[in-house]
Amino acid sequence: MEFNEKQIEILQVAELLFAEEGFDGTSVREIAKIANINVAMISYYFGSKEKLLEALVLHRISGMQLHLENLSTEDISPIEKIEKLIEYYIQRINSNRCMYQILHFEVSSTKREINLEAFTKVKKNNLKLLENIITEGQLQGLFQPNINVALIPPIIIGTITHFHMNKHYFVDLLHLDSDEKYENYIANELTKHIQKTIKALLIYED
Amino acid sequence: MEFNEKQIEILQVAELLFAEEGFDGTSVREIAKIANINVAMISYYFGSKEKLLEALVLHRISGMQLHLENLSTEDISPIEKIEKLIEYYIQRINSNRCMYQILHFEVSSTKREINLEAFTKVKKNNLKLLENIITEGQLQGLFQPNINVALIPPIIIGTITHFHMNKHYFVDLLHLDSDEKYENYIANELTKHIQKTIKALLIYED
Amino acid sequence: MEFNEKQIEILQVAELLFAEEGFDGTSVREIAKIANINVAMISYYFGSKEKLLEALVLHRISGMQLHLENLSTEDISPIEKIEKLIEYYIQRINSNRCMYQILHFEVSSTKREINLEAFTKVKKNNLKLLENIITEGQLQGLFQPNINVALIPPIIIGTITHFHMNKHYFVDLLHLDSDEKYENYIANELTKHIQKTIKALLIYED
Amino acid sequence: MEFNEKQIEILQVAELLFAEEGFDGTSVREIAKIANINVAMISYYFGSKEKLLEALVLHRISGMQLHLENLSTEDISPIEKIEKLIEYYIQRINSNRCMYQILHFEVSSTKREINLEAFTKVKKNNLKLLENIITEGQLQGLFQPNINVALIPPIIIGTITHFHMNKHYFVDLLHLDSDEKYENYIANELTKHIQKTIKALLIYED
DNA sequence: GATGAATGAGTGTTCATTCAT
DNA sequence: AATGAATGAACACTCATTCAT
Repeated sequence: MEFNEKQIEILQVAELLFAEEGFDGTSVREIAKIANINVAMISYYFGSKEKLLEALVLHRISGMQLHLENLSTEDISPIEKIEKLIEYYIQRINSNRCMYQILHFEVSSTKREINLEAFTKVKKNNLKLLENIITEGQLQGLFQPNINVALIPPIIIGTITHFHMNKHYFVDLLHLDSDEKYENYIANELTKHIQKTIKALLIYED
Repeated sequence: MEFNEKQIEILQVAELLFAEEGFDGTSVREIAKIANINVAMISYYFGSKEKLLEALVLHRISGMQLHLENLSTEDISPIEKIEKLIEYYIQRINSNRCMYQILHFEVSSTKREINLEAFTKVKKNNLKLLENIITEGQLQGLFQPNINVALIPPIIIGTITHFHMNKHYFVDLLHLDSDEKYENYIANELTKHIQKTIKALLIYED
Repeated sequence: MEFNEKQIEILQVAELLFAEEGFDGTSVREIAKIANINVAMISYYFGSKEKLLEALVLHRISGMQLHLENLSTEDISPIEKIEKLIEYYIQRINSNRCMYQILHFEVSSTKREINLEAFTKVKKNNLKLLENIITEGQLQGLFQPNINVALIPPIIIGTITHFHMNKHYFVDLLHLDSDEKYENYIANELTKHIQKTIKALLIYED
Repeated sequence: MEFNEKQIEILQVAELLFAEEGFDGTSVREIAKIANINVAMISYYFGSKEKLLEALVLHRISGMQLHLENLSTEDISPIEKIEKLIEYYIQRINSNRCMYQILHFEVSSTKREINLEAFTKVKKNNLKLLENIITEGQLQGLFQPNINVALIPPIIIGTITHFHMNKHYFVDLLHLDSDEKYENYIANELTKHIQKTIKALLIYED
């Protein structure tokens, strides 16, 4: 699926608006106005508002696969690999914040039925990657044996997502009174916190 | 704020629908139809659709405070207290699933400005509770000293929320092919997983 | 099915416009404007434009049944009965001109599927009436025996309808340069012409 | 007016669609799709959708003139001439069914003003033909003197047209449960019925 | 106190047509 | 000569809300 310049412009505007105001809370006229195109353009290019959402999801999900195939073969310890993986994870969520917001709400909604096969595939691939590293660590006796690997991504993604969703609260609580401070907090404290949490979980003897 | 029978009926229907289809995705006619009342009633009782949402949030948040004042004084170890706290946390999130769904979206949306002071207060109270227990554990030398307490609720809430939002994915991945299995998984595996994670974080020496 | 004053007003306007400009050629805004009501009224009262058409057809067809039950028992000759029947027929078509125009188009259109059972029933009833009179005439030896009764209404209705549809042409051809003359021509010459034609057909020995 | 291959293709598709779904019920995109041409072609070739209709009407009407000049001079009785004329008439209507459908509705509509001079001329020519035959019959003492000739074509055309427009009804009533039976019924029973009717009218003494 | 009737504003979509190429 | 891209206007319809009763 290839999009021309204008289509990509529409997709970008739509992504932002869908994330900020929800799918139902965004009108095609709003999108058209901001993207500086004719309203009819949206139906013309994507068929319908709903299909625009589908196209958007498909378009963006494809870029969300972690490209860490070489991580497995790198000559670093499994712990360092986990740290690196989490860092990548957080960066990816961070830079796909809008899409995550959209996926969370429009997708958990009972109203629309979006094909999330691609997203599921991405998630399963990423899970496999994580499994490999943990298995490696377990074989080296670094990690505990009884780890529920499937429940580790929820910790990472859930924590980050929850932080973003309650930005106002955390900005207030942690005095992150500028966008820079907020971003830095995520890149440093929050990332370290999650890394530490996952490491603890892997190493900690029950 | 006291509501009569019909108002509570409306609030219940609205909560379910707002959670399932979003605020903008739900029409007052839909609410009225399911609640078996006249459309005009919503404006009449609550002023507007938006004010209905506010009333709903206010109404429900008051009940979301963890009532664990006596936990602090109970004669059990801080570790057991943490375990209990997490269990309560998860139960509360679980039984307020719809409200969480609504809050998450409305809180992060730029469209509506809902007064979330009450929600913030609840969160801060709950955080204080957690802090007390952790401090107790640290004084007893059970927990590590350098714990970022503010980032612990995000792990708990974020993980649970992420699990719910991606129900389809986890049902598939973990073969939770009945509502009972799904609920049981949350009450057992997921709860234990989160408890173990937090405990590891608190105890694990960096 | 009972309609209030405004609904009837809408139906009247819709009938005229649907007849003059076709269903697809008429916009609900046009109807609303002429009926002096809000556009939303049409959806509110009838559900949709299409359902307005259905309501209109149902509403009007019920009044199109020939009420000539007593004709059969009247003490006049079958020939006079036929003449009377045709007169009634023509009057009915005449005063339901718009509905006939609409029905003809919608019936032959492949686009909409309107329930025309009621219309079929009316037509079959009227046919039965005609059959009775003709049988009576045949028993009295006045009419020929081999009459294809089913093909008599097409002559009556078809001729009238064709005349109306080509009004411009006949106005020019027959110099009917006023509405009065046109109506009079139908009530007199055309009616007599059709009566004479049908009588000829019934009496004429092949 | 000469049309190239593609234009004729467009005209053919347009004729079918205009007949089936009406002018307003047919979109240029639909025509373009079926005719396998670009949407812009219609405006390009014909100027506009409306002008396409005009072109279509003009194009087809020219072929609807009855070519029976030699009928007048043939050495057969006026009665046989009438029979032949009616047969030709019916055949022409039959093979121009779509155009008749279009003319009936789009032309009686107050929306569009199509130049029907050509059609009027054709009708007047055909009427003249009929007049000549009837005059011949009257001179031979075969036909009654007081015949309203102008009202004879309406009987023929009206009856056929009415039959076509109510195809569903007659198929049901006369058990014409295949296209073949339907066509045969028109070519035989209906044609004979109309011939008999007109003959009766001409011969029958009032 | 409660509601059926009604409405103006706004929704997503389709329309015939235009225009640069 | 022919067309893909693009558009403003119009489409039917739904929305939350108001108001007379």
